Amino acid sequence: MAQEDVFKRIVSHAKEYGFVFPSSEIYDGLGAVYDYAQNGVELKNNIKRYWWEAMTLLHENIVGIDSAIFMHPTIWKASGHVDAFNDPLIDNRDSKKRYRADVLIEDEIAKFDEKIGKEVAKAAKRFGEQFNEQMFRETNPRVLEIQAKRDALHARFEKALNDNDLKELKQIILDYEIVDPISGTKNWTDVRQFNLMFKTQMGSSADSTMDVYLRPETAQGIFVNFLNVQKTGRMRLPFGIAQIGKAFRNEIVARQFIFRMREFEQMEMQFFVRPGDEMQWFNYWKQMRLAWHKALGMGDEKYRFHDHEKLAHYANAATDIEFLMPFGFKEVEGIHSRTDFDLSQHEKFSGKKIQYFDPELNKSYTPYVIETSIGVDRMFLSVLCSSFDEEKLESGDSRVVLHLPRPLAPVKCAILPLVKKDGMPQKAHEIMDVLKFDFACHYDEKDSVGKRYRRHDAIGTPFCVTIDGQTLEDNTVTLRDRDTMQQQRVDIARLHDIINKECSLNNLLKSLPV
RNA sequence: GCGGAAGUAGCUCAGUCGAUAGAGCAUCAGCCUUCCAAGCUGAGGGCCGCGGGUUUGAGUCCCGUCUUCCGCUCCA
Repeated sequence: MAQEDVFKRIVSHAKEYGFVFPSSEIYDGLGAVYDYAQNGVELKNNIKRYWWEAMTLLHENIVGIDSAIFMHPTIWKASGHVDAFNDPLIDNRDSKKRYRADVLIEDEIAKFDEKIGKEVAKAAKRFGEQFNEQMFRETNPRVLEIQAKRDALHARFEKALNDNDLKELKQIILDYEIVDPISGTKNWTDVRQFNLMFKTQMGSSADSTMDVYLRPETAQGIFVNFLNVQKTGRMRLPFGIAQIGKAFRNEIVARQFIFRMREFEQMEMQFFVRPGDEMQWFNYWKQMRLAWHKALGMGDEKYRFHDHEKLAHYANAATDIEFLMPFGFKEVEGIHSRTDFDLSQHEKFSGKKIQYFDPELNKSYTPYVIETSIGVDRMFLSVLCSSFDEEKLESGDSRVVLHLPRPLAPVKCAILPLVKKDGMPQKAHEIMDVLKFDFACHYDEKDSVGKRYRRHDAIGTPFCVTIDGQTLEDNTVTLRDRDTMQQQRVDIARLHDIINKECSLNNLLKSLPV
């Protein structure tokens, strides 16, 4: 309960201090879509850079690409998304349960088969050894009658499915008086198609359009470019392809702020390995990815692995890295051993041979794939949640502070003249003009300095530099630390090194294992 | 989709029996201020979610509708 309140405050803090805005707010908003604001976009970019550089700079066998959101529609048939993401669903108003309409009807067809089966079984018992099942099925009037009904239903069902006629599916359910297995009632809603993929048309003239989808994951853009990258980059197994990009899903229910959005961003890396080596690499990437998260220093106890017991059709091993959000441990990243499913599927659907010639083994094969897939927005949310703190101070005061990992902070250093006169603003700008090439700096001269400190605490700025009268005499400033609120007098010349030591992304990257 | 709650200033909210829309914070201008917010003066900011109805008169009552939030449902 209290945790939910905290989450609410985090959400409103995100809006109030320019991290995340609800989309289209002046038009009453658009469900489950959010915009990143002036501070949010910096934090998000820093997260992406941390990931990108950890992948492409630290691993000489990983390269990046940026594939288009539009892709050939057959790709989604090959990947299985067209089938898996298009279900006709119906709700029962009494049990409040949701069913796949096609499954309900298939069950009904199965009941006819059962009835026939019973008749056959009864007859078999009666006739004993002389029983000719095929003849019985073809001649017995009762069986023929049931069979006719069954076939009629089946034909009608097939036609409705082929025509994608949702009204007809509903009508079948009504006509055959199919009841909810739980409530036993026929109080059904209309059948609705839940297209989890967004569809649009490509081509501007009406007679030459083609249905295309907004990609529901970025991974397929990597798979279909596997050969291109491997050949032009002269890549040898094992190697990886990394990509950051938007993906789109029509979630049935989108809740919990930016945790589940219809438009979201993924950072995915597909690592291609020899068949048989996949478990070794699966475990390697599990450890590597966890280390990447933990290096941010948000607390080792906030992470856990969640191994999948039910595996997707393409996977032979899968785990999630979960992070402790205010609403529980939630998936932030998935690590999957996808076998050769994707490349084989694309080979099948495209008709192009997608194999790798291994010079050491002197033979060709379809590589296996280990995937690491992290949601940028979820990562953003985990950073925001774990950083948010409402501190009680000794003075009895309180302050809201974001203890962001320093290299990720939107602003690294605030430049504050103690008062806006006596040449202090000018001196402050001089300091800023030096630092701004290396760090995101923010100048502020409005209100008392204490108030400005609080404003920067609220957006997670690690350092505040205050210029006072003494600065003009001896070139020293007050450097104030976000977390400890401690101040020290330092020479202007030292500022760069101090800030760099704490805030540089390079130092963070250097702490990672490879 | 079902159930619940809520929509009034950028934010948090008040608004009595139906009678000229308010407060605090925030913003802006100025003054004062030499190191941890909330000093002084002034200003800007509102289709009271939207549509209809009742009424001389509606933020307030009635009906409808939309949106958001919470729970359930769904979710490689």
